[in-house]
Amino acid sequence: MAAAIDTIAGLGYGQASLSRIAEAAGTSKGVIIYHFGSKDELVRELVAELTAKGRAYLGPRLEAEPTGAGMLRAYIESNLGFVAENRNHVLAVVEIALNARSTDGSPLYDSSIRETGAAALRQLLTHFQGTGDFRTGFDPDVMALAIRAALDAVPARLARDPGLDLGRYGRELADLFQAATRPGESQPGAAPPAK
Amino acid sequence: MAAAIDTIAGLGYGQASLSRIAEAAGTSKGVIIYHFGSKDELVRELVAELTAKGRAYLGPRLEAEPTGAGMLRAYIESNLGFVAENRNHVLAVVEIALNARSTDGSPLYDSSIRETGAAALRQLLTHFQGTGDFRTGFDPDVMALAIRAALDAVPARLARDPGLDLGRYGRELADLFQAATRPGESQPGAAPPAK
Amino acid sequence: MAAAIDTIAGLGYGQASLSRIAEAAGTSKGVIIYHFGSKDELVRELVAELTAKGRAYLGPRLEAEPTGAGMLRAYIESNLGFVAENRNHVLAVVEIALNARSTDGSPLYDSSIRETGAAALRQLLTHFQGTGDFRTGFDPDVMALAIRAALDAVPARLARDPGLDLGRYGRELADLFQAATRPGESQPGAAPPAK
Amino acid sequence: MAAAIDTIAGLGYGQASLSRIAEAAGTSKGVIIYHFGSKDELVRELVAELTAKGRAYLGPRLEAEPTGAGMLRAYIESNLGFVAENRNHVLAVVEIALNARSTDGSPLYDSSIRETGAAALRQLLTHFQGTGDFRTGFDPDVMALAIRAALDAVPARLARDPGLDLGRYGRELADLFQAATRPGESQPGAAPPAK
DNA sequence: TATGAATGAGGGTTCATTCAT
DNA sequence: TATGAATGAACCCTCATTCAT
Repeated sequence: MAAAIDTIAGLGYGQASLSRIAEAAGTSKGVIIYHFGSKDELVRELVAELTAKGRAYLGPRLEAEPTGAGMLRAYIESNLGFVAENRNHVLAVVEIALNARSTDGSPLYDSSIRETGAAALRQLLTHFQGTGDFRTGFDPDVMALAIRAALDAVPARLARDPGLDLGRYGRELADLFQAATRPGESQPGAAPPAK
Repeated sequence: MAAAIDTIAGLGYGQASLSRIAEAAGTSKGVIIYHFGSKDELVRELVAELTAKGRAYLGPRLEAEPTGAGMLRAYIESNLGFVAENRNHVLAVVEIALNARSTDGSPLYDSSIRETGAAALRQLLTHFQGTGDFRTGFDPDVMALAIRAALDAVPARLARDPGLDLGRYGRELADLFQAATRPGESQPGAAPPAK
Repeated sequence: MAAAIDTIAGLGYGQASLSRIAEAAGTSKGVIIYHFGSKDELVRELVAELTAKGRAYLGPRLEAEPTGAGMLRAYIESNLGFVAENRNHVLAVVEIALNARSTDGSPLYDSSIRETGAAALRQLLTHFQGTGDFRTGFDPDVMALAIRAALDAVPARLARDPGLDLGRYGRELADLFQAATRPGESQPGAAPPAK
Repeated sequence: MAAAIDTIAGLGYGQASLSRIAEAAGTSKGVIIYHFGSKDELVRELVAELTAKGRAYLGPRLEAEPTGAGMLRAYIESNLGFVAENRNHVLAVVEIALNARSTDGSPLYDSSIRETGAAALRQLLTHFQGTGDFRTGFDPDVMALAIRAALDAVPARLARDPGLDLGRYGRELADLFQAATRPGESQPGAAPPAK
């Protein structure tokens, strides 16, 4: 339901009650429950739809890149391109990932969503460390988390500042992490610059 | 109230009702309202206390660093050191910053907290770009956001994986961003490496 | 909701909580909020319904009276007739008018209800002063207030003494104010009786 | 406590909680309970003090009047004079009389206060009907209630319109009821004017 | 004598869900 | 298939009162 996406994105997960979503959709709560069975199920479908779209969007763009640097740039810029094309949906899912909890307080989606995203990226990083495209001095786990964190922070930033130039932003981020992964230097941790 | 910190950190802001906090504190809702006036006020004090502690912790550690690389490393490692010493409190405030909303859906703390943190960092980055300690090719705004995002993602990660070695993590992150800011190279965006 | 009328009339506005009203109606607070949106809205509808009924009741009875004395008698007796037919509802609205306050303590209905009632009566009195049906020595404002006060006191009196004969009461009041408005005498204020 | 009077008069009985009264008095709830035992007791003393003052004020002024017309005028003008001198206190007691209820919903003061006031007036009216100062056609009970209603409506009116000229108002009311009680006319109810 | 802390009942309202239609 | 009515738990907050100090 598009109304649910806009409501969650606009008001936050906590404020997105069924009545508000129903109001935005122009129907009543009953209809939503009837179609989805429960609010949780609505949310689940909403998340599933976005992750499917995301995979379909990212997959081809990454497979086409033979080099580490190219893959990294493609990963970052594709992520932001996807955000640009699905602003509210992404924002809604980020809201959900951060806030949705089961009755006992344990997160509902956070670990699963974030982990699968980070795991795939970690594998790619490790792979290109092996080919020599990336320096081997960094922990792919930490690097993957830093990249994902930078990308995941964008929707919120975008909500605060709708005029943000995502294209430029993506290029900047790609430059940043390219510099951080570029090989052929003394490892900063092993031998900090003389200074 | 320590009970409020633990409850918000453990169950999330949305699930941290006054009754649950009171239960954790071994008292009743009335007592909390009596002492703080309202739930919002309790939350406000909780946030204010942490930001005050944070400033007191970070300030001296940063002022002692004359070089850009030193400052950056100190910033990252001090942040994580602070997180290590105040796990639940930090986690609670992150929960609050992400989830607390006013009745009309607008964020309550997010922009203010995050902005002041990012703004200070941005200034430092700009300063050391001027001294030549950092390369000038990066946008300090983007770099600051990437650093803060990597740091802000840590409490959640820590909640999922309590055994995380924050010391090593901090060194890795510092290496990462040191490499990303190190001067004396062709700007990657302007002239991408010859592949 | 008839239960609300009876509860407010019986227990007073201050004691008429949603739970008590719900109990009297045989349902729960939720149902009332569901139907009316808020307690204030319930009260507002309750007041609006009575004022509409009152206007419909009084209007025709007053327009039919060509003389001042006739109008005055009709006004008083119709008011009491209306009270007789809508005891609890009138009592409830009187309770509301006297007691309902907004959060800052300012009356919610008192001025509006009472003023519109008194204003219409004042106009009628002034009109018949012009025709010579009433003596011109009295201030229509004071007279209107005295008449309304006598009428508004009836519901409370009726609650204390349910057997009150409203027909006789109305005739007595009409006599009283007819004597007070009758023309053709020395104005008592201008020339007090020789004592 | 003067603070209680001002608070009840200003905010209404329903909004006059102990905390608000204590705040107005510059102390804490505990002090009030300590001195008065309970809120009800505070209210009771407040009412008792005013009725005592009222009796002391009215008594001498009435006893001095040998004629019916004089007594009536003195009664009305003295009442309003008392109101003028004790605005807030009278307003507070009116608030209390209308709103204070015991837990089962029955009025706490209304009947007692109002009845004793009306009863004394009724006796006076009856007395001067016997002496021929007043016409015998009116029911002293109804007349007493009408007079008291007109007087009791004044504090509320005064709260709405603080600039009200109570002196003129009293003279108008006295004229009104003097005309309504003046002897030597055909009884209006028995033989309505030909017209 | 005075007071801040604590209490527990009750206030109005929101919510996801169930049910009869 | 669709929907408005109804439900009951939980929400935050206010209140008069009790208690230890």
